[in-house]
Amino acid sequence: MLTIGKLGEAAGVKVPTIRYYEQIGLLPEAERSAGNQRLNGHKAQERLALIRHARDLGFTLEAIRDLLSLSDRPDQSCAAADAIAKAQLAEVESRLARLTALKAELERMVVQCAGGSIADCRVIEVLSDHSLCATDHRHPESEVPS
Amino acid sequence: MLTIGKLGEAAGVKVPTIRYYEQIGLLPEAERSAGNQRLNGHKAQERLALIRHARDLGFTLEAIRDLLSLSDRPDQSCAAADAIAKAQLAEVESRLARLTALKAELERMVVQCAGGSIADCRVIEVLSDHSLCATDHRHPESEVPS
DNA sequence: CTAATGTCTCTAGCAACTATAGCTTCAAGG
DNA sequence: CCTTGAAGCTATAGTTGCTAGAGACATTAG
Repeated sequence: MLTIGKLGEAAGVKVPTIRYYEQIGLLPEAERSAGNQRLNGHKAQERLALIRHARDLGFTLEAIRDLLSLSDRPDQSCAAADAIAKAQLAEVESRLARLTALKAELERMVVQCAGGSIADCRVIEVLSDHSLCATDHRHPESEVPS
Repeated sequence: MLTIGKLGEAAGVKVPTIRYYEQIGLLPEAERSAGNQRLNGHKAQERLALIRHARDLGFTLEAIRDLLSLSDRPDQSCAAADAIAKAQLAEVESRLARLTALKAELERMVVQCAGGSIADCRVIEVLSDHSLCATDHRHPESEVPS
């Protein structure tokens, strides 16, 4: 049985984050010691590891909630989990494409900056006028972190 | 003089967002009509276009605030604007690198999923055990949108 | 036994909006 | 002139995924 601190250390997750996960129902309510401190067993540890890993891969907590409820029913079909992962992959691919375009545009902007005064600064100028852009980088889909 | 709706349409920004920008001081307080409705001129329109464009390129509102205050003093050096753009470029590059690793891992996960039952689902298995991963995709730096 | 660290709950804050409620104003049609 | 519907107003609360702080209690090392 691990205290919340040890658990966090083991999984690489901060203590308040664990409490937060418990609060929103991603982790089950932990047992308590005589002094009301959380005590976590193996299962919670594995569950937290999965959460952490999926977060690292950019899954939302909602997607993780689904994945966890799937992993709780090992007899069912894998298709749903597969679909969630594929959706995440598509998400990542589209962000990747978008970021690649942004990078190109930012590079153009930075390279063209001759270092004069603001009045003829390419950075400000390009930002002010999208038609100076080479690529169309306008927010095509929803913005999600990471 | 444009109403807030026309302004938003012109810039591709939703009406509440414009009000939000005004509220946090990114846009100046608009003049008002007799009936208390906002009326915006050219200057606000250009300013909003710059904000929108910079947001599309992933700049934070804080960075945009700096860029705007620079563009308000056209006689000053361009160096600060250049620095902001370069920082943004570095940010984008690092996110790009991370996303590339994530993509590889997700692809591996999805490809290996044979479509059986959850019990032998690669997706769940890999998520449960980071050591099954090929790359080290653990959250290296802060997560920022877009 | 004491001091330091760890844990507890609760509340509030971050970015960058978005949504809702309940009201007023405006523009067009009859 | 009047009505109707869209668009505007303010203010507040919600979103995601945490993080930070206050103030009190628990545990552990010396």
